[in-house]
Amino acid sequence: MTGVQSIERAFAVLRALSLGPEGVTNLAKQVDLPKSTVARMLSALEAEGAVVQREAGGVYELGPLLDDLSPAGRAGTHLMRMARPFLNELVFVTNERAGLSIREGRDVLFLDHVSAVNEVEVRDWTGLRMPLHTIASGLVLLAHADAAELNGYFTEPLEQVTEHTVVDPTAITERVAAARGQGYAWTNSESVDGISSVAAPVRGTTGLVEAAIHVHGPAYRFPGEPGEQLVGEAVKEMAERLSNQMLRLD
Amino acid sequence: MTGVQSIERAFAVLRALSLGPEGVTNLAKQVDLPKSTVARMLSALEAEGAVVQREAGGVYELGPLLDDLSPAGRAGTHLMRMARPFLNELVFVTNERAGLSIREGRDVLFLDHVSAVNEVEVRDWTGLRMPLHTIASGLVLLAHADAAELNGYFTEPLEQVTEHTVVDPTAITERVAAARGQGYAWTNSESVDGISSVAAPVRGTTGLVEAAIHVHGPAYRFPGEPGEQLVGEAVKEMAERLSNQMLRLD
DNA sequence: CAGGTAAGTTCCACATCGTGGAACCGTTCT
DNA sequence: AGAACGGTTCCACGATGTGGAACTTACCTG
Repeated sequence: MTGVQSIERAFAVLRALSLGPEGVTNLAKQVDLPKSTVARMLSALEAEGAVVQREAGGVYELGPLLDDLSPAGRAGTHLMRMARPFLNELVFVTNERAGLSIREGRDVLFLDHVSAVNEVEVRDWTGLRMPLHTIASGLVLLAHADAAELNGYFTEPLEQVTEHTVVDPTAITERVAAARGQGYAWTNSESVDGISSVAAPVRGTTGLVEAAIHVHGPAYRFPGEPGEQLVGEAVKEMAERLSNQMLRLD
Repeated sequence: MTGVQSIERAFAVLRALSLGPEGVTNLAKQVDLPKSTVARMLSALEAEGAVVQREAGGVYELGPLLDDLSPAGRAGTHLMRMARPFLNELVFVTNERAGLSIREGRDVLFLDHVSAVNEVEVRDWTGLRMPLHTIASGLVLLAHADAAELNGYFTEPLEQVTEHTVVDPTAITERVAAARGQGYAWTNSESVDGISSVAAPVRGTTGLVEAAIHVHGPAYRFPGEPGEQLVGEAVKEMAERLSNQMLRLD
């Protein structure tokens, strides 16, 4: 099927604007279209809220609709604010690092990351993407996909990120089922060598799972003495408390 | 000027998908268009990266391009990760809260917010928007807009958020000029009663100002004994160190 | 296992919608 | 005052998008 010319042109304009605010004439040069065509694209995009004109007769920039549509942008304005106190509490309780993530296609996208203050040089996971099957957060997000989706996930090659990464569909299906059952999942060195992680699902305002919170730390000391079950249950409980607050807000 | 039908329809589909993943038939019902029309929109949006199909023949969801285009999404994947250690350090040095923000049209959008651990009930600014003229971050972002843009900002009514909000264009222009000169700006109770804030501009990989970092705290104790200049210079220096790292990455 | 149902995909005759050159308007500069 | 530049608007024209219908695939039921 061929494309849709106006959609291609509109997104060319949006991509040009992602480099910084620009006027009609400069945008026309960048996307190699007549000024009247670019003006019409901008007018239509402005009506949608995808661009805004900084002042009448002036430059255009990307608009708020894109934050509303962007999974990372949307989570950033609401879910992150709700989640932050729970992540802080998990850091306090476990003395490890905690984070929030969402699913993006075949990846986990880490939106927020909390460490103890003074860990200034920590490697922050904010903005990282990892394949779903390689990290606890991904397993709990897959646990709440339907069977066709899970099967669909296996139709493309699964990346072997470390030597410990599980890439056998049958084994992953079992782990996903276990995650569904107990409400949390663990991984160890499957995405980052030497790091273990536990995650639990967060329901959004619609009641559907739309994020995960996790705690991770060096495998040599985490989870340590409390054991996987006690720590897993603590993360699960925190995720449920966060989910309840999300549901109460609508 | 009339709109562009295909752009209107494409964004109708994107808005429908922002409620959750959906198939062609359901989307057709939601946007009240024939299945073939919706299929063509989806195919074009998929080619752009604005949507992805979870598996062949299955449901569609919003795609990674939207995070790439979204100002909040883009900052969330790169700038936030770079900024976090600097915010942590500012919290440590000032014993107040620190944050990162970007400009969105006439507003400041707060993307990240760091407090000391254990302040579990803190009111987090992540996701908040405030008009540019009411908060230090906004003044430093306006300080790096050109004169036409600043004049354009004044063509629309300026919101009186608190009784202390400065809404006189001449006075704002002076403050913006001062911010440009000294490299930081202060506000006190202009956006939130009883809160003072100091901000400095952050340059992105292109060398242009694209964000601000700030520290804020209760006005009765912040900035306290070090004084506005010493604290302002500290924030400015942190912003410059962050800017240097951003520039080095490209 | 055959038949029915539903969802996604593809085709193509048709006409509606998007195109882009040109003119216009306002602002800035010399 | 005139030139230059950028944004806006108009409209004759034809290229592109439309949507009904048919097709394909997968799943469910008796």
